[in-house]
Amino acid sequence: MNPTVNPYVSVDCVLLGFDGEQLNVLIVRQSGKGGEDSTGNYKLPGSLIYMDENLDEAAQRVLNQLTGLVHVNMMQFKAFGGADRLKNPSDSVWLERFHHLNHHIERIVTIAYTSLLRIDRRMEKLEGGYEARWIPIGELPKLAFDHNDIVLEAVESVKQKSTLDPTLLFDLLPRKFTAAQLRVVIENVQGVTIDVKNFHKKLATMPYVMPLEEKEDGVNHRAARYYKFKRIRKKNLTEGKMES
Amino acid sequence: MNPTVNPYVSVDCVLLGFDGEQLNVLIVRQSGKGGEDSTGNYKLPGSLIYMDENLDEAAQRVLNQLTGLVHVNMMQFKAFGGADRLKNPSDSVWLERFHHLNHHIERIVTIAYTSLLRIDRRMEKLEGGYEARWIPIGELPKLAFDHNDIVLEAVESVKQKSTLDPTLLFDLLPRKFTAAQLRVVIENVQGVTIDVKNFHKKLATMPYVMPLEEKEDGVNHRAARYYKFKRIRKKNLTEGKMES
DNA sequence: GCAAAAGTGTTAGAAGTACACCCATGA
DNA sequence: TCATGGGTGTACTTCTAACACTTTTGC
Repeated sequence: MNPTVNPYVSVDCVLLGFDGEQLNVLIVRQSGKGGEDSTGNYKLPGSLIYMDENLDEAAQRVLNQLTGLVHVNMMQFKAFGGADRLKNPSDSVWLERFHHLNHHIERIVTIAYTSLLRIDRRMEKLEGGYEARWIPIGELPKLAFDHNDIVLEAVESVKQKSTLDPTLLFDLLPRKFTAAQLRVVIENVQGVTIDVKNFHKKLATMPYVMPLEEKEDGVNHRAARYYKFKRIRKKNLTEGKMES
Repeated sequence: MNPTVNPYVSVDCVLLGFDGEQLNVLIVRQSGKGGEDSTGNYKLPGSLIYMDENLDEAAQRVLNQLTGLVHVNMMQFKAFGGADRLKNPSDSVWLERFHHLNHHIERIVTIAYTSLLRIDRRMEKLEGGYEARWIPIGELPKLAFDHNDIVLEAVESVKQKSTLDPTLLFDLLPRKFTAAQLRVVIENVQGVTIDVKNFHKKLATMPYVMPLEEKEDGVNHRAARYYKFKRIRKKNLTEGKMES
């Protein structure tokens, strides 16, 4: 048994990625789980925390081991602590084996994080050992533990956070992006449809978006202008006018 | 030692109450802590969780033991899991004694909840054993653990949640309230000032606020009309119009 | 009558909504 | 030249902000 593991608390990460069309979630295989078939036994990336490790550090560690990324904005959004989270016995057996624990795990409280990423070449060559896959949020299989619930709440949380601070969504896009890409991201996350003309007007008033001279290349229609995100101080991003 | 206690995970409750002027927090004495003086040794109400208890249940239990209230809207807002949360040795010693644990506690992850209450007669006769007090958020003493941080984040969380769903704030008010009371609550929580006339206009458009015929009584100025909150389905409360 | 808080009208500007049409590009 | 998506103009409605004066009540 790893002496530094805290066997009561874990972190789980809901990595949400945008592929140009829809939101995807990164899931990993429960490696070495018995009775596996080709579609089953997936879970969210996560880990028990170490005894001397902050929660945020543990989440960064999980993400880094999986993707190699560092300094990603991981947002804690909820703790899941139902007493019956491990009600499926194969889940607790798997945990005990995976972490080389020599006592029975009755219960784990997990702290769930979410992070927004763009799915690009780097994301494709994920650390091999984890059998990680991006899956559209609408097509998730049954995951281990209560991980399906966790994904649903993560998406809801991102939806809410991004209405308060729309700049969060820029993490889902490449450094240069078109107006249409940004619009589709917002439509997806917020679950709305947006008038194209009005969106361009709005774009022009966003202080944190800068138009570039550069345009798309090699498309068989009129080339779209690129924009870039300009990070500004955290004040007044929400444009949270009050009821008056 | 109580065999049902989980010695790694706790819940802490930030009970926010409105007294007509400002937001107050409920804090309790760390009973039996050595070296106490009359101003010190306060903390947030909280408890280690029981092994077979959901997090939400634990939070309700803490609130119920303290105030006698049931069915209160407790909102989980963040887990605090810094590895050094118990860096003050007297805090961990107190915990071990209070819970009659016979081993050393190195570290606890706490799940923090917040709840909005009105401060009325029932609140005044709190369960005596806890030495509980309401303190204006601006005048909090140094609390045990990282509880001062937790209070700050609770207030911020309520501020954000209430911009998305203003109906949360009605828990801070009596069943019948005046326009001025509601306005002051919003001004306090959101940290804004609101034009009185414009507020009345807005009030008239809120589908979840109903004017009553009843008016204040026995005040030495013009009597204010009472309003009541009308709970409606959860859809569209935020009036979350999208960027268009 | 006077102190103290409640309540009301109007206007100008900004922001959001709803439409239908023209533009640039590669095939 | 045509199919494909990119980009625009204009009128209308709604929301927001900024103002100062009148009303009711107990003392």
